[in-house]
Amino acid sequence: MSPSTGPGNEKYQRILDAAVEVIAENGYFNSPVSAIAARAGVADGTIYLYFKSKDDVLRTAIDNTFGRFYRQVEERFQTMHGPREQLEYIACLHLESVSVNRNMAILMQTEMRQSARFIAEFSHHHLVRYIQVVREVIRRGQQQGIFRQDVSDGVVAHCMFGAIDELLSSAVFTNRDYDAKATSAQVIDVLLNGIGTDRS
Amino acid sequence: MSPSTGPGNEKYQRILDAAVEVIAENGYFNSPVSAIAARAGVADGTIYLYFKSKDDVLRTAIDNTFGRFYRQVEERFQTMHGPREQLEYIACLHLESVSVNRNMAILMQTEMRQSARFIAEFSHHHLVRYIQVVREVIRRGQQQGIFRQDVSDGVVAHCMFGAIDELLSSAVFTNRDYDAKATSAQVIDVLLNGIGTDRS
DNA sequence: GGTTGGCAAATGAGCCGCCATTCATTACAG
DNA sequence: CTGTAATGAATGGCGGCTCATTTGCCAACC
Repeated sequence: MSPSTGPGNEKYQRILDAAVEVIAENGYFNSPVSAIAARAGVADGTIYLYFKSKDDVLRTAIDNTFGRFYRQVEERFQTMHGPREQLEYIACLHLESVSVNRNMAILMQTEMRQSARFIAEFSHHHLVRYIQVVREVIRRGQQQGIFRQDVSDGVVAHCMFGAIDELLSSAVFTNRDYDAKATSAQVIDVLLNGIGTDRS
Repeated sequence: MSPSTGPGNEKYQRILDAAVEVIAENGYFNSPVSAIAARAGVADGTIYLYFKSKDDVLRTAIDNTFGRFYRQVEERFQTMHGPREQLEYIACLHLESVSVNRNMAILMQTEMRQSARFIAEFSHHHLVRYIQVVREVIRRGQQQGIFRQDVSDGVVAHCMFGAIDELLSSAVFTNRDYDAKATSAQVIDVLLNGIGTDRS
C-alpha cells in the first residue's frame, strides 16, 4: 500500500543511519551525498529515490528523533504529575540521548544550531516546543507553590534547557561519558535549590 | 614597521567586519569569499593579501572577540573579588555581547559549534578557558563557604555557561532584545538560590 | 521446466554550477 | 620610473542531482 520507498523500507532506514553517522563525523557541508551513499551501501542515485534532496535526509532524521522524544515525554506525563519529577524526567531523557545514539547527539549539537537557513528554521520549531513544555511544568509548579513565583518561567526554562544542552555538548566534544540519572538529579537540584548557602 | 597588510590597516578591519556581517546572515558555508569582498568594497583577491584563507578570516574575527572578552574579565577581577559579583560580571558581559555586536553574537551562536573541523577545534579551546575561569570562581566561593560544597564545580560552571548561552541564542534567533543587567541578575539569582520554595 | 516480456528498483557516469584561490595585469604613490 | 597595493578574470576541483541504462524479479505462456 505505502510506496515501497517509504519509511517502512529497509534501505530507507539504512540511508538515514548512514547520513547521521557521516554527518556526525564531518559536518553537513563536508559530507557529500556520495559518502552517505557509500556508507549505506547504495548508489548515489538511490538516495534520491527515497528522499527529495540532501536536506530532506537530515531533516527527516532530526524530525524522527524529536518525534520520539516528545512521544516519550507525553506518555510519561500521563502517570507522573509532580512538577519536580517531570522536570527531572525531561532532564534525564535529554541527557540520556548521548548513550541512546551518540552520533545523533553529535549531529544535534553541531548542526542543528547552524545558520544554514533550512536547518535553523525547522529545528527552531522543535526547540520552541521543548521550551514550551518546560515552561508549562514550571508554571504549574508556581501555581502549586512548589516553585518561586518571582522569576520568569521563560528565563528558567531557557536556563534549564541551556544547562543540559551544554553538559551534553561538553560530553560529546570531550568524548567523556557520564551517568545521566545522577547528572540530571544534580542539575535539577541546583535549579531548585541553587548553590548559595544563604537565602538572600 | 608592521607589514602594511597587518592588523593596523584600515582594509584589514573592513574585511573582518564584512566577513562577520555576511557570515552572520548566511552562514560560513553559504558565504562565498566574493560576497565578503563585495561587502568590504574590495576585490576578491585583495582578501588574500590580508589573510591566508577564508578560514583565517573567521578564525581571526573570533579570536579577537574572545581576546577582548578575557581582557575585560581579567581587568575587572583586579578590583572585584567577591565570587558572587564575579559570576554576575561574567554573566552580564556575556549577555551584553548581543548589543555590543549583534552580528558577532549571531556568528558565535551559529557557527562556532559547528563540526567543520577547523572551527570546532580552535573555538573549543576558547570555551574551555571560559569554563575554567568560572570553575575557579566557584571553587573559591566554595572554600569561602559562600557556595555549597556538595555540587561539582564543573557541572555548575557548565550549567551557568549553558544557561546564558541559551538565553543569548534565544534572543538572537527571535530578534528580541533584553536588559542584560536585569537578565544576568536573574540568572545568577536562580543559580545561587534556586527556584524551589523549600530546602530539601 | 524453460522462455519471455514487462516492470519496479537500483545504478553510477556525467552534467552543470559554484566557489576558493591564483596570478598576470593595472593603478598609483613617491 | 619603480615598487607596492589592488584587481578580477581565469582555473581547477568539487559535489548535488539527473537520467539513460542495467539488474532482478515475477507472472504468463509455451
